[in-house]
Amino acid sequence: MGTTQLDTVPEPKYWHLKTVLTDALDSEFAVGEILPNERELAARFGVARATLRQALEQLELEGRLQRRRGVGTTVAPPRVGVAVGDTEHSWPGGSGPDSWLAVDCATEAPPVAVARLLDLGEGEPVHTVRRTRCTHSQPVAAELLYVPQGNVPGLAAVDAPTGAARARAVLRELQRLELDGHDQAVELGSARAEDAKQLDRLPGSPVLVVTTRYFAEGRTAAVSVATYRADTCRLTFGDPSLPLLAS
Amino acid sequence: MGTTQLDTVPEPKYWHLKTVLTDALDSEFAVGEILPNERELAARFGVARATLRQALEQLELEGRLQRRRGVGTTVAPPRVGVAVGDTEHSWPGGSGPDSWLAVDCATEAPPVAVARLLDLGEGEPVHTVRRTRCTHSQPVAAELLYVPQGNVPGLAAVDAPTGAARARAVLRELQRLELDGHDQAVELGSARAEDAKQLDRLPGSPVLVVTTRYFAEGRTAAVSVATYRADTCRLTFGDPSLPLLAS
DNA sequence: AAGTGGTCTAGACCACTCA
DNA sequence: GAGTGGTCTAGACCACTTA
Repeated sequence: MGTTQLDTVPEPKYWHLKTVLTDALDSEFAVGEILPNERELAARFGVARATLRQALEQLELEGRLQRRRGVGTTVAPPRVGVAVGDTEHSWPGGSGPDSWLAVDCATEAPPVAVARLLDLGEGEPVHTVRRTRCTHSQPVAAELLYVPQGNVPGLAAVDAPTGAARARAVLRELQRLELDGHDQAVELGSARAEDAKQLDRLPGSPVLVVTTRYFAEGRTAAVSVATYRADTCRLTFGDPSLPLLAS
Repeated sequence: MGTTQLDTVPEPKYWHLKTVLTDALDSEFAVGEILPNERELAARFGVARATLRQALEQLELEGRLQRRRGVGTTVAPPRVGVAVGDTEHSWPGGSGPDSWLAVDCATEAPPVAVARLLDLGEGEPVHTVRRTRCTHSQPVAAELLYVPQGNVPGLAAVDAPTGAARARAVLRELQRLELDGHDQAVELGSARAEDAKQLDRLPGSPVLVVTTRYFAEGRTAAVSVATYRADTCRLTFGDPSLPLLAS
């Protein structure tokens, strides 16, 4: 009798479930379709709801599913490609089919990690501009842009001390600088409360954190910390001269 | 009486736990130190073990903790910066303090997504080279490099049909091509079984998937799909001419 | 008000590491 | 073999959306 490798490697149930569901999504479901609810699915597969949820969580992490409390679980569309490597997509002023929307502005001390990148002493206040990025009219990123006060001197005349008007004023001043180049890093994080609200997600949901340093006039002109929805986004970097990675 | 916003927003327990633990990690623990075990921690905070684990999972996702079955939970070192944007760090031949190690080579049909990027018909076999990337003698990435057979013609003479020798032969042939440029995308994924083993992680653990297209002689010369450990890595992209984002 | 996903509990057993 | 984290169960209640 051919030993058909039965239980040599006892695969976890949720892992096997994930495989089964992935295949089902590929073959039997259309984008946007609603899946049966969790209690029903768990019963159908003969597992506890917590186990089923473990499989669903992974599928959501991989961008295959979208779950919304009070609504249900739907099949997610393919991830959208979001360009982050090109200057024109982040340096203020770039405006295309998808672009940034200034939300607010404050003047306060940045996190120590940001202060270090800006070569500033801890506790020194900077202009902190909050922006939202939308693609296909869906919010994909929440950003905090930190600008040392010395880099935008012409700002005293602006009457609004905070708010979107102030944010736009800071961005306008920034554009007067000639950009030398930039630096980026991507890492995994979890959404803080404010970012989560902006992204229409629950706090703690996985995000891709893109930290960008902008250089101008021989120093670091600004630092941006942008959090992208990890479930819906694929970040693209590329030679703009070359054919685009399919989005 | 000042309404001190008591329970207007009933924060989930695991979320609050995460905050408390984060502060404790910052102030009371050193890198590498072992935390009390999960049952003990849960008892100490007066929550069920599952709830505690939800907090620990998020902290591990954020790279603050490292958990190993049979061993315990330790405080993780800061993430290492791994350069992925520069050609010399991925195009075969680049060798520095951290570099790639050829593991194996097969000739088989790639996933359909890769076939599409290579402009190949579905089912057409390509050279599939598996490599591992190490930094500070720790595995950080597992890569599959797909090379259409037509792009490395001088390969018939190699005796080894598979294995590391064959992999090195393919890479050597690739180096003869002059690279025009490349294209990259980063997204969140979960480690498949083989990658997980290579990265010394459990299957399903979160990874950053970097897809790179290499262009040479007017066409796509190769496609690389590299999965980086999301818990330990920060991927860096940058103008090589500029000061480095602290690693 | 009904139905959904999100949180939480108090247990149990398993796979793994290491002395 | 003792101790760790990983998996799994069968419940309960809550927050949210929609009708």
